[in-house]
Amino acid sequence: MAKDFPKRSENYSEWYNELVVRADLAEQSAVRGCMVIKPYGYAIWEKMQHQLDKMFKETGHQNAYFPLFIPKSFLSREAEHVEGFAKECAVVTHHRLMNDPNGKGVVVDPAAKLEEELIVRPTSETIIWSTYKNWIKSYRDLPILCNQWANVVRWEMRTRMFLRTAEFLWQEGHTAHATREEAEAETRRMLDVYAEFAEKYMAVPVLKGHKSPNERFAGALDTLCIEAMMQDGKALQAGTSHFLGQNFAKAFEVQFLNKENKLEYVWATSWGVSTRLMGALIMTHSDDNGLVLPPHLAPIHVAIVPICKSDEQQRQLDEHIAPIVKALEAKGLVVKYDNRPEYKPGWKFNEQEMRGIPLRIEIGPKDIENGQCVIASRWNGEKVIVPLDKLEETVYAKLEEAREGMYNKALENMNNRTYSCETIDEINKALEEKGDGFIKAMWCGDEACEDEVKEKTGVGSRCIPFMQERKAGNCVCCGKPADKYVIWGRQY
RNA sequence: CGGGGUGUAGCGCAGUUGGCUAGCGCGCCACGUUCGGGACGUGGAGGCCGGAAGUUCGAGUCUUCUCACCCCGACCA
Repeated sequence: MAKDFPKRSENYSEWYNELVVRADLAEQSAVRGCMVIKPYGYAIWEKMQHQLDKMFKETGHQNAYFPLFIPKSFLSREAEHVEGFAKECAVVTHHRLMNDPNGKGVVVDPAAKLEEELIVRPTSETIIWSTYKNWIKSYRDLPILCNQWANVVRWEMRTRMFLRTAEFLWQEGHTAHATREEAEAETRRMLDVYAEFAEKYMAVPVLKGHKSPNERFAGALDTLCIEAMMQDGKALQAGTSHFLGQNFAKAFEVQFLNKENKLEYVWATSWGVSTRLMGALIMTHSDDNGLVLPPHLAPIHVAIVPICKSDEQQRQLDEHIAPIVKALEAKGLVVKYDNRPEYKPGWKFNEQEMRGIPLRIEIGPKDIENGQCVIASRWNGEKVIVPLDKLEETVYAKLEEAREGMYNKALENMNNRTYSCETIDEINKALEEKGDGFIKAMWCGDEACEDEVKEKTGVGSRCIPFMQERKAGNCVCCGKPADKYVIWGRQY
């Protein structure tokens, strides 16, 4: 058992915060709402980036980079967009500091006021579409399939590490198309990429669907999302893909000549996932002993701990284990041989478990004699004795077992915490008796009903799944005929 | 942004109605004994008590302001 480590059942928030710090993923910085992502946490993010980047390129996208700063006037070009974003932005007003005339440090030089303020990007649609205007003249210039890896700033009121920070890292894809159909297909294609990434690499099951109009991205005609369920039953929006229609093309006057020599506005999409995925990863799999990582995203796959009683034994073990490490590394695995003498094996076990290393191999003098070792799996705590000549294949089998087992466990939690409800009373009853979860209920599509459900139950509409299990019924709120089966829930 | 809470060593905390040299546990450093689930002994280093102003002979302790973090909401990736 991890010492002084909070249990999920006692205080889920405290457990989460403590885990982020103790697993060495991140810590609070000196800047309000901003975190420092530590090397181990960043290594996990890099693995995510690497895989996603590969998938983006496989679907024909290229990386580019656009400015951090956006002229203030750009934000107001698209009416809904400014409504959704303008209130939570950091603004640059000056470009120079000067020595304080009173002798204390530096102050903003009032003479260096910018003619037009610059906004630190909360998202890049506006700066990118102002650029695309120059890139697009003809249907031959389309489609443009760009992605950028970047940081963005949103001045959030309440921050939580990885889940909501004032500055966060993400990728944002911005594509331009000649037809509505092509843009809609792109929107869906990228959502599918996100879903595949979540399920295959993060071992996180997700629901795919539409956001309700109320929950849409500011300026989008349709927002697709993947929603994941955390262990406490709350929903986490893991990725979004927006069909932007011609809104931004019109706002930035981006037109092209089609084959018939007619001027048309360009169709747009944007899609993104952020470091919030780290939060999803943590809250989906981890336990009261710390982080649990799926093998595909673990910076270290296998930790090897030698068990010995003397320096002489240590030397012998080092000799025996060196070729084992080499053999596993030759298979592409990252192996950490932890022979630090200053820590006892039990201490190392706990540290490795806190950091979520998928497999641990224990080898002592007796094991060498018997030609065997112990393999312990992080995700389920299972320990098995394995002959050394079967080690490589067993390691592979155990890693695959972990990926599949973690996914199934998460899926089971999601299923167990999904409740079908017909009325608002039933929603409240389900939440009270079984705790947070996904509420499945029919909705008539009226925004007033959506608001009323939120007000009376605390759960909001999270997702209108593509897979509609029910085609018709009565609205959970007003009782009128309804044709949308909606997932409701509390969200992070 | 509304309500509540917390800031004292790297971490977790104690510090009485204001009083003299600010303590404890863990961790850290040195040496020795240990090592199959967070070992132990001895010695040692480490502090503008979140920041600023004020009250006072005297402030970790009282007052005001400010900053940051945590929790519950509202908002969002």
